[in-house]
Amino acid sequence: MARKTGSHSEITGPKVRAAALNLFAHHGFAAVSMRQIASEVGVQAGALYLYTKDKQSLLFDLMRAHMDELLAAWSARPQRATPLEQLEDFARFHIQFHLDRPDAVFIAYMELRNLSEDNFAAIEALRRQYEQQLEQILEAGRAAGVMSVPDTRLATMAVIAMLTGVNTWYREGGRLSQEAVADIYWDMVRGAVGA
Amino acid sequence: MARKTGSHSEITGPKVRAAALNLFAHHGFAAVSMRQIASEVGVQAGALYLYTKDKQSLLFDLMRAHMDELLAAWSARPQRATPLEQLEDFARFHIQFHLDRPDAVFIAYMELRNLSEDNFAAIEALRRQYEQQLEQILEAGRAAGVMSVPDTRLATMAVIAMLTGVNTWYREGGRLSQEAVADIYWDMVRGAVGA
DNA sequence: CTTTGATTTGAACGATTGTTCAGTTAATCT
DNA sequence: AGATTAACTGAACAATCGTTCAAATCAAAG
Repeated sequence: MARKTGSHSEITGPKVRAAALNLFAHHGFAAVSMRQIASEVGVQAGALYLYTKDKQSLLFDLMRAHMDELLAAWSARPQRATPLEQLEDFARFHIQFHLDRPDAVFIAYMELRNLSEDNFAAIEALRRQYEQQLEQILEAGRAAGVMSVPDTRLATMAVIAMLTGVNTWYREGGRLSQEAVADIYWDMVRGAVGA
Repeated sequence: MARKTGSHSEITGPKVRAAALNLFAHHGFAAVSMRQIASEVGVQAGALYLYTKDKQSLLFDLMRAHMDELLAAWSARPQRATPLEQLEDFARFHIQFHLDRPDAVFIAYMELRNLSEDNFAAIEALRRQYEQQLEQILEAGRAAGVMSVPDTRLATMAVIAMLTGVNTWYREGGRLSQEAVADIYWDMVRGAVGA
């Protein structure tokens, strides 16, 4: 090797992903050109192909990294005892995690149709995996009789949609802190599942 | 006039909008070319410009028509007496209206960033108008003491997100009918607002 | 049948797209 | 200092983009 590892490539690589994440989130995958990404990084378009196979892989890698991180972060949490405690944890975790990375969340929800068939299936599987974390909690709560959930699958989708919706309107420095929002949403989630 | 009104232009015009709606919903505005739309209509790309000023107007007109129709349909409903009845109406109306036009809903939510600044402001104003219909119901319910809503604005966003979320998973001919889904969601909405 | 005007074609415009690659630059090694 | 090679440039590729417009086509009116 003629160059130390940890040189430019380990700086430019993350910069490429960061620029792509930002641009994809704000203008959409199809509306962003490789030259725009390169310009944001401070490099010519050709150089991007040292860090990604093609534009599609760039999108897919961003999405998979986000979903992996989501699942890992949830799994790393200490699991509390009762279904109700677990549900509260899930609600607060989901809001905080998603508010902390609005760009990645936006892409993961909006750019699914720009994935190739295989890539779509892979992301969809990860999403399903996350949804099942919540579904298991609701199922346990139903079995224990502490939640009134006539249809576990529907309740899962309803709760996730409600929580993810925070990203569409929350703005840093707004009227409410993340904690205040989480408090109120947790109340609504609890009510929605009849607990 | 050398040709009867109500001829080709009144057939091709709607076909253009229908094709654009379908293609934009499935592949995204930026990913769809005017030539693809024309091909779907059975016409050359140049002919589209007899029916739309440009691609941007095509998108904007679809969105505005959808939002206008949404507001008109809600206003046309007979208004029931109590806030709780009104909330139930809203929930069932929202689900049915949105499930009936999944393509238009998808576009109205996903393609906002592809609108020009002015067009975005116009659509956003219509959306805000719709949200306020729900917000007024919740505010009335809170004032009457029949709902437990610590923050009306948050509850509005939460309920709408939850209800619109149905579109992401509901499939015609699936496990549940629209009515069954509406029943369950109405229960969850009622619980979420503490009623 | 001829005229009229709505409707559409088909080609062309310049700009931009994702991607490739031979060649240049510069940092690190012996 | 000279050799090595990672990192990047800059130009080029064919394809496609939104849009325009003169010319062709068409159906109805006179």
